[in-house]
Amino acid sequence: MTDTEQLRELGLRVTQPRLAVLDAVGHHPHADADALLRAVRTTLPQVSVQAVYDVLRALAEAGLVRRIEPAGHPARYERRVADNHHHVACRSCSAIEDVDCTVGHAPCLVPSSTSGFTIESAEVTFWGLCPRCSAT
Amino acid sequence: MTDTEQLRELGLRVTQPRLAVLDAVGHHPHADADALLRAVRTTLPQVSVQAVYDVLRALAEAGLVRRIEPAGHPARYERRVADNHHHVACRSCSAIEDVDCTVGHAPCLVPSSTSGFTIESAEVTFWGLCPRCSAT
DNA sequence: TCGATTACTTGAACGATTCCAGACAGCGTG
DNA sequence: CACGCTGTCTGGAATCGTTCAAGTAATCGA
Repeated sequence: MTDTEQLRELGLRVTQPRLAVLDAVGHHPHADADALLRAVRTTLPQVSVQAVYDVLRALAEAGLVRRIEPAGHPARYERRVADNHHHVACRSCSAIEDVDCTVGHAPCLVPSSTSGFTIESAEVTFWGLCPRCSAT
Repeated sequence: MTDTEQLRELGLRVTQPRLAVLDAVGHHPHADADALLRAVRTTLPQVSVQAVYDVLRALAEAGLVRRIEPAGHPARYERRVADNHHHVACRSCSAIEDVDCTVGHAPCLVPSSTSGFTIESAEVTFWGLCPRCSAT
């Protein structure tokens, strides 16, 4: 399904900035808003900062992209895959990579005692050092 | 061990603001900096905003308190317990509660493929609705 | 107690993100 | 294909939580 079709299907209007942002998120997984802005501007030089934020929010609410907010860093975005993957973040250079859930189908995502909460989702972030940073 | 002894043991100077913040974090688990500031000011009315931030950072670096940063919310603090517990956060009122790790001793905290990263720690946040919010 | 070091105070700055008003565009209808 | 409505984009300014800077005050070791 094309990006255009995906947008239409979710009742979102198809605009150049949206297509460009979708494309940029696809080609730069885990990029932040600023990096995406720069990527988008290589093809659409005139897009505004706010356009990118608006689009990212709209896409995130629609479920087309997933927003990750590593503690202490600006938000990152990735194209959502329906699977249950998590992230490793580098404490030094703040690079982010995907990680599959260890034990098959998300057993770690069902807490034992929920204190009465209705759990909707779980978010797992591993912190450490990326190969390059741990070498130094 | 008293708060004073804990601070001394870690080579930190014992000051009124530090003792007051430690006490406040202990009595208000998962409180943010602003709430802690207000709590501290009930006993030390003159402490500055920055003092609280400085103290919290010092305590966090020393390992006396743990800083949690739920996506989209100001940072919260809790007195560290050496155990491996995680958190449930309410999407509606952003209340936070502790959750014990489901499967005994942190099996969910060892990712299968680490992409070459050296993992130091893992952070798990469950998102959902607290009892009160899910009632409405 | 004295001195050096570290912490605190006041005040201002910062970055990421959002809000606001107005101009503009895509989309469904006729 | 033209029309108008609704939603989007632009540019600027404002916001929040947090941090930086310089000076003063407190704490710890000798």
